[in-house]
Amino acid sequence: MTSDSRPLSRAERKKQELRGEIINAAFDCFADLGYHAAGISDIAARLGIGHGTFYRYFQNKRDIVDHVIDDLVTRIMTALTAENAPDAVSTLDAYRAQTERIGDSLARIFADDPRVPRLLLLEAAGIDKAMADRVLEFLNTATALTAAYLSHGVELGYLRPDLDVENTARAINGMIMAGALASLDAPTADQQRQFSEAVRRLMYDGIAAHL
Amino acid sequence: MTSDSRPLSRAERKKQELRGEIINAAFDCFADLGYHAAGISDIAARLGIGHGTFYRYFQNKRDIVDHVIDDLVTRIMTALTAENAPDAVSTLDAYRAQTERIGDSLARIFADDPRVPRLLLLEAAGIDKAMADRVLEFLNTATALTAAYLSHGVELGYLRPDLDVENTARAINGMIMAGALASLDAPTADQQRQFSEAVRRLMYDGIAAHL
Amino acid sequence: MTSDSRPLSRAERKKQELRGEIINAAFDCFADLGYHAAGISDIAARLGIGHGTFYRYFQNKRDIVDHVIDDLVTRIMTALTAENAPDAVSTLDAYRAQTERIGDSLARIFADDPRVPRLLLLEAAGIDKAMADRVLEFLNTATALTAAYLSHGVELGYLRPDLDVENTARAINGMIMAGALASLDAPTADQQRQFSEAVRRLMYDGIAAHL
Amino acid sequence: MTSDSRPLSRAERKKQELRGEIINAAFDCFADLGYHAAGISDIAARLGIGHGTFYRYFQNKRDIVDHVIDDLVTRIMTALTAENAPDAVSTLDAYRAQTERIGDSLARIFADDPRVPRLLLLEAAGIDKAMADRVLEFLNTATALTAAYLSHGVELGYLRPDLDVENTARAINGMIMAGALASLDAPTADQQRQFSEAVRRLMYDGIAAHL
DNA sequence: CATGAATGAGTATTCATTCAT
DNA sequence: CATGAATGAATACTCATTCAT
Repeated sequence: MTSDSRPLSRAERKKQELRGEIINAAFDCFADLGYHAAGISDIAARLGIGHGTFYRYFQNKRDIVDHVIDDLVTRIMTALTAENAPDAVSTLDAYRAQTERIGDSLARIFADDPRVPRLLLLEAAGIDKAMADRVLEFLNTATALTAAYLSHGVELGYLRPDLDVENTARAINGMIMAGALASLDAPTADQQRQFSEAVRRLMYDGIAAHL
Repeated sequence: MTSDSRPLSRAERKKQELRGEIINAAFDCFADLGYHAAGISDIAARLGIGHGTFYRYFQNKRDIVDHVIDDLVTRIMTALTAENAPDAVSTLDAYRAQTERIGDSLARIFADDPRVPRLLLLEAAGIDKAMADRVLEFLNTATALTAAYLSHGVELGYLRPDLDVENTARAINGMIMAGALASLDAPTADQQRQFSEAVRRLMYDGIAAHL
Repeated sequence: MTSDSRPLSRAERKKQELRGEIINAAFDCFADLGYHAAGISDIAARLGIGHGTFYRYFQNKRDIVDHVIDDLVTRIMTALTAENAPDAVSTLDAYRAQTERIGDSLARIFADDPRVPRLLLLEAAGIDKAMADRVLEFLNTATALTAAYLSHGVELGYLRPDLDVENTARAINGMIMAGALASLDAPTADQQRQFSEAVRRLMYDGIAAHL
Repeated sequence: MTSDSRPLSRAERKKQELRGEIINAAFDCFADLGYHAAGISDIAARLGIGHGTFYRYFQNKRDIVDHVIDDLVTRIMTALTAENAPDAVSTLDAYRAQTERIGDSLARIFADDPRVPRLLLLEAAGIDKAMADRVLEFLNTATALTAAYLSHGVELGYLRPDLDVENTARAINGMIMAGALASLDAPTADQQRQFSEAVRRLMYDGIAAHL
């Protein structure tokens, strides 16, 4: 099975490796300088390769930023879904624990490298109409995922039966975005956790007093 | 009364008028084409003026986008504060009504011209490091404002005494952002209202079932 | 006689006055900033007039610089000729005294306002092919004048009969130029006089020892 | 020996070659059109290269003119010093012969390519304050060199002991400048030689009659 | 396959000049 | 007649992309 992909070994592996390194270098450059200010030569220089080489791995500047964003989106979507399928829980407490795990997971990503939210939420949309659409689409996808969690909860009865699933999901995602943006100024894991907790309190207890 | 400001009349008034028109045209261009894709000539062409004229009113391309953003920020901050001072209410119901008014106000702005949230939330941050900072700063200011509302509520006892005011404010603003972004895809006033309602339900009732 | 030029009086006099002031202001600007760096608005601003007014007095930027240079050339040619006609002297001593007077006269001009030699010798030729020609023409005129002095001396026998009048005149003018340029670095009247003296010693005694 | 500098060979040599050609083309353009009238595209067009290529070799327009002037200055200073060290002679006759050689050398440069003195003496100073300073500095350097020759002569006793070395050197250089400028109108080698001779007669015999 | 020299499309900006007020 | 708002020609410079070596 895997044997027929082996012949590419030596060379092909090197190639894939460099390709990955270019994506990482591009990520660094775009995050540090901004997409428009970063040049192909900056990316190449960071790797010590000729900038002509870049074009052996990617069509053009616009091409690579797509791959960079792909990377980020994948990283985040993985955190959101990994071992936390929407239908994995069946009680409110379990759900709350699940959301906490997801929150922590995201917090770790954002705190680990604030350039991730910076690129995704600040830089990306300014690149292009197309990229702005991609960002919105990503948010919609994330919303759909959140909505799936909520739907499951409504179906199983541990969430309000009259919950406006779609809009609530959107609102929850907005809070996550706010957390991500907050991590740009104060990327403390602690601060992240507190924000996460505040969101959960909001979701489960509301803001009103006695009730 | 107004007579002493009249001397500037004729010419000066025309000048201010054109200045405003340039800001509007620039807003249109940046929203339609994106900051980087929009040229000074696009702005000038839209007004039927020579592009040299532009430079009589603004230092350079970077200069005007600041004014455009100023406009948007002012428009939004006005909506957030006008006749809705943080200390204007003293009961939960009144507060809820107040948040509803504010939400409607924002919804109107976003629905009226979806280019406002598009430029502010998608385009602006990608222009520049400096502009990205301005956007974050704007969000922080908005958060501080929301926090003031919440603080007032905690002090008067109609909001949870253990409310994490700062982070909750941030979370609420995140939801507003999500609403603004949603208005890009579906700028229906109706949809806005529903989202707004979902947020309020979330804030006051939480998402859990029985409770 | 003069009565028929009077009607223009009031207005016309004012006009000529302003015209002169514009020339002076232009001289200042061109000397301070250089012809290319100086703008019409700089000239107008220096006089506190609108820059549109400039065009009521001069065709264009190129036009006025001609007038400015005219001024300088006239000032210098006047010094070179005033009460010092080529045929005014008839002995070597008298000639030497004459050259000394002329030298002093020039030294005074250059020391008074180093911007005169700067504009004429450094700035002017770089403006234009046409202006470069004018500068060369001016030098040629000055050379012709000097040659006239020398011719007179040869004819009257107090200068070498085999003097290469033309080339010697050119050489002498070169020394004057050198003096003018030197005045840019050290515009001391004293230094000017010493240079002047060195030139005269060279002209009359040569540089060799015994002789 | 030269083998270890060879590695740069192929490509590097081509590069240096093109660099030199650009300098020459720039020299042509600046001399023909004047610095301000000449565009980068003129330089590139003259070589049949893309104007972007220019910027691979020089920072900007101002950068290259410095190199062009460097070239000229070097060419002239070389002629002034090559095999003609100030202390190479010890008698008046030998000195006179030396000055003749130097004069011839310069005459050849100026007659060969009148664009050299044109650019250096007419065009350059009008470019910039900085370039005007460079020109003056160049003249000062040349003066210092001439002064060294004269000092040597005074010390060895074949030049007047009371010679004002500094100012005489300046005066002599002024005559050279005049010769250079004269070559613009009549770049005949013959005319140059005559001028040169007139200067030497002036320096050694003065202008006065019998004496 | 890596390289980097060559390229030129694209654009912000300046400033002399005009002309309506 | 003075003014300065409007104008647009003119140009230096950048950088993504190509392709010969």
